[in-house]
Amino acid sequence: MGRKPCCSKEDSLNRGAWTAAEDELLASYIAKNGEGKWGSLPKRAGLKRCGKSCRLRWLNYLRPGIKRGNISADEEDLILRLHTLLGNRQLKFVDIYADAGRLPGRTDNEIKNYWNSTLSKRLLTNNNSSSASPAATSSDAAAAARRRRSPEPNTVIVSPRPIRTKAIRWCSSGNRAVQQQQQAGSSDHNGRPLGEEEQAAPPQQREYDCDEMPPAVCVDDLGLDDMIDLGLDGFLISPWRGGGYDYELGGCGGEDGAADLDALLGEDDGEQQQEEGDVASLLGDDYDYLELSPCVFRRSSQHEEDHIIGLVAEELLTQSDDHFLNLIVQIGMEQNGTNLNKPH
DNA sequence: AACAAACTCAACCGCCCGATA
DNA sequence: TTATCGGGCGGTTGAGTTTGT
Repeated sequence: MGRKPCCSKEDSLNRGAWTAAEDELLASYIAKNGEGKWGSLPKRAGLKRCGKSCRLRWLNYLRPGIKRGNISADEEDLILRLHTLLGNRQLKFVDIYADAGRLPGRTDNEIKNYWNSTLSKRLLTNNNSSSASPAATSSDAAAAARRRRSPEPNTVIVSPRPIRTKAIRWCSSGNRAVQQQQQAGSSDHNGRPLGEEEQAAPPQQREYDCDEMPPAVCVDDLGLDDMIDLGLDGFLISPWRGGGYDYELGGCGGEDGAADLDALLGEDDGEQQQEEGDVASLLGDDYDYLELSPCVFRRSSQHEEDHIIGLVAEELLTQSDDHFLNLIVQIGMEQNGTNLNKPH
């Protein structure tokens, strides 16, 4: 038994850089027959290449719509936001954002290379010293310019790994949610406090270190019964203070924890059952986004999870808070038939 | 101009996961 | 339930290029 040896081990196969003739062969074959069946594709296309190599060449270089050239400041900003929000799983979301026109034509490999070669080093530098690197590039300058526009220009606002966040409770009582947000010191993309009490004293704003657990309402304050009582079947919205001004969101709760997922997707496979317990046990011991979301969606397929998080992240990254919160309300109303009071 | 160091990025590799028989 | 297979992810390599001295 054991694994079938990778075709890359075969000596008869070409290695290294692709020639124009090979590119032409591959592109014309896929144009006629479509993608897929990579294992047998080289033989059918007349290529002396490993199937994996063909796939990589197509996806990262030959595929229509590939965008080449320097990463723009906006693209870099989005990469940083995604990585902070999603960790290394960001690469999976590149396609989502490419489809959505946020990172048009950028491949996962390109993003990965850019992250490994440029951004990760810069973040390390930033974390070791708040001053700009002497070898700063134009992108560095752009990032620095963006930081200067932030409310706290001397603070490192981007972390190489996700920052623990404080979860707040958004329930059918809008005022309650706003109060808790303010207690938690939340703000929107521009550093504004959320909610209708904007005229009130703004919450204290601060940045959190990677290993610091911010004080706030934690998800383990909530039991499942609470979650069921929440109009939106227990969505938790956490103000996010790393990686710029993002938010994070997870969903759980209901009598059947997976019901939220089914409702969101408009599907119900009737198989998913969530055991009784408090929210903390559902979400795990920590409340990092990376731990939160897999727990919340652990019973769904990766595709479903990607779909949901993609939808949410889309709003987080591009829309106003009003728009985002309205989206959540809309989801709840449309899918669950709940009648929520908007927080503002 | 020459060399070395640093950087970029296409490509490779090993492992993992889901589907299927 | 288990083995097999296809496909994909994340880490790494190394050739080519750029930058610094």
